[in-house]
Amino acid sequence: MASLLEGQARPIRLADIARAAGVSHGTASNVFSRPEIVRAEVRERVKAVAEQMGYAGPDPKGRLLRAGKVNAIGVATTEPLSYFFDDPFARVMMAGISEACDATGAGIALVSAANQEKLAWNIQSALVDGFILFCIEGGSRLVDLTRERRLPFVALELGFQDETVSAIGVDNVAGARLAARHLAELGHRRFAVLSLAFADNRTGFATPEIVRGALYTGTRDRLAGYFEELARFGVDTTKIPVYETENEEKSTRAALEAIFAKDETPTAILAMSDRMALIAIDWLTARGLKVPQDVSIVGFDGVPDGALCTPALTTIAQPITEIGRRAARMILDHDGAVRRETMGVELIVRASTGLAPKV
Amino acid sequence: MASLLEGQARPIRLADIARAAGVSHGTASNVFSRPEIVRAEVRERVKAVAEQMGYAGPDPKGRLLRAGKVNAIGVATTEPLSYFFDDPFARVMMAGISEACDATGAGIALVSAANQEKLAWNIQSALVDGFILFCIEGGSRLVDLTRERRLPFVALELGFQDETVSAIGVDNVAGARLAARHLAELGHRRFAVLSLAFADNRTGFATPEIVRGALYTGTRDRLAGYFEELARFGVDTTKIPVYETENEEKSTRAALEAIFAKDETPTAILAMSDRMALIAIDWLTARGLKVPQDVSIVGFDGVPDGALCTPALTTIAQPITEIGRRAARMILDHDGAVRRETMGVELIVRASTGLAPKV
DNA sequence: CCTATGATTTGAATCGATCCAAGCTTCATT
DNA sequence: AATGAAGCTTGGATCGATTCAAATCATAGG
Repeated sequence: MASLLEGQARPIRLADIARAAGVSHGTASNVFSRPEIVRAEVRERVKAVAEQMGYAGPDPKGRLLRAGKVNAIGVATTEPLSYFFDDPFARVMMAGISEACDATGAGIALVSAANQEKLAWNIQSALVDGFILFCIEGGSRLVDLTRERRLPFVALELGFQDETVSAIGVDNVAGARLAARHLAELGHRRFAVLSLAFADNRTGFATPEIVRGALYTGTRDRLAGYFEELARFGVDTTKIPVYETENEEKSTRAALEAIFAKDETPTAILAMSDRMALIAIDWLTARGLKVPQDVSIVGFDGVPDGALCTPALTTIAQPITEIGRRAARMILDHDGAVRRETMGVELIVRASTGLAPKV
Repeated sequence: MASLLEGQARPIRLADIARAAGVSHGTASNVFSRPEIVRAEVRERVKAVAEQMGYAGPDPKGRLLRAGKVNAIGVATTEPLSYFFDDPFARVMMAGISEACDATGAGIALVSAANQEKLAWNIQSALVDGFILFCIEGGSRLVDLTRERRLPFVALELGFQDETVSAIGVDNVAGARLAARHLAELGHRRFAVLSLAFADNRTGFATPEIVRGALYTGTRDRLAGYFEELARFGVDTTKIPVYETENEEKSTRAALEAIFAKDETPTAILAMSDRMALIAIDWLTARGLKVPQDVSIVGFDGVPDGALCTPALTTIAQPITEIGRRAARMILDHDGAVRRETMGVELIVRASTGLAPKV
């Protein structure tokens, strides 16, 4: 009871215990952090005093300052925190990160914020040894903010021009080519592209200028991959509508509306994310168009949901879990070097693609 | 370049900047934390020096010790970290927690560990202002461990006997009754219960002694609810097989094997979690039994997956997101009081339950 | 009884910031 | 020119621990 009340007033600290037990700070500290070097008798006495005074054990806040290492890695994004638990891609990635962290006993701190200002503050004040950045919308800003902390960090999912930042990505060109070839070989000749953004906060049909000026080279590379391969099949890629969206429901639906409002509608859709592809399947089905009989769709990412929906999604699978694991390892084993890794991707053919409809 | 090299050697701290700029450390601190009270000229000079020396800004480690508050809440479980991203129940809960944290700008630290020893250490050293505990297996141990930290904490999902710990739970008895009544009204008279554990690390058929000695009163209450209601319909509840499982695939399948190995097989299964119910649907279907024509199933929890599977799961829905929000608020607005809240639940009838088969 | 030798313990220094009472400037007012 | 108020700066204290060189204590051997 007494200890409870005192605890309310002001927390007991190690120095209080030391004084009460009649030993020095140093010895009291040793009792908790290296008990084996303290004489048994003293150790028990200090422990007893601590117990009796209701001492909660060495406060990590104090230890931290001295030790320097937090033993946790921060995972940051510009999306709200719930993104980590909602988004299928993020979840698989987090599973990989978790695995690496569990293996070394490191913790995970989720960093995000409702607005930009708070995000900056949260990144500046996050208690972590390094960051993994989910670069979605506003990825470049996130990188800038994080760079200020001068802690190790890895950018994910971003064909980032800047060679000075560590990053793990996938071979976007190769992946896109696989997707395009698959559709072309099924006889498709009329395409549309559901694209990710080429720069922050853009949506709408993309012009060649926009593509050339792309900030996100990942998006640019995927488009380049699509186009290169389709050109080999004699498709006039200048006629293919490319619509930038924000990788969420509303703007993806707007993209589909716009694409299918044109005179010539596509028989095949190349989506730069599974999320968009899944939304597209839904939209098309609701509109009475059959997938894949009327329209084929290929996604990009390889999230588990793609295998479960109807029809199951043909997609370009990234080794998402492995990327997560490696990103975490990069932070945990950080050696000061800038590392840029490119992982391979794989075409997974499922039910959302089929032969092009006979004209 | 120079700044990079020096940064490697030893990080620059505020005192270095102060010295280089010829001001006191107090003023240097103010430049960053309350720039408005520093004369513009001095402020700019200090900022310039900081920039030039490659100062990363006030280190949160130092600030933390002084400020006392971390501005993050810890979410702990005995499961591996990936549990937070895999488990449907946990994910919805985390979404609620995230919402409350986003609203106040607080961060989330995930705490877990591969083994018990590491878990203890991770809880002791987590940099958080309070904990939310996911009390699954080993929940009581988790509570004991956390209590040592003397930080505010809330236990979730645990009909915990101990009235001295804050907790948010649901009305297990009422929920179980709803489930049982629903099945009884459909004409079912032969039941089996897929139960959660009554104490740590138990699986197998539960005897009345085990039930009476239940550590987890949540499990006990659900069973009591089932039995009370079924008794009102004239069912002999002593004959109902109750199999404790660990709420995961393997032991749930073992439970089903055991239950269906008996002479009299059930026409209705009361599952204490959606997870188990979903596994049961899968198991039954694979065995050639039709749900709900041959066997009806009611789950408990109300996770989103239940609505998407085939057949869609009838279940007792908890207000999971709201529980998460409240738990987070309890920590963020902590006032020293012990709070115990019980939330209502709701029967959601979907396709996994139907009329009892004619004998 | 004295002296190594090893085992414990001490106390000051340190980690990196923030806070605050007190002192110093500056400038307007009388 | 003296007075007072307001605005800035200063430097010491503090947050809560860990670390390490030096001091102290035991114990055994000579």
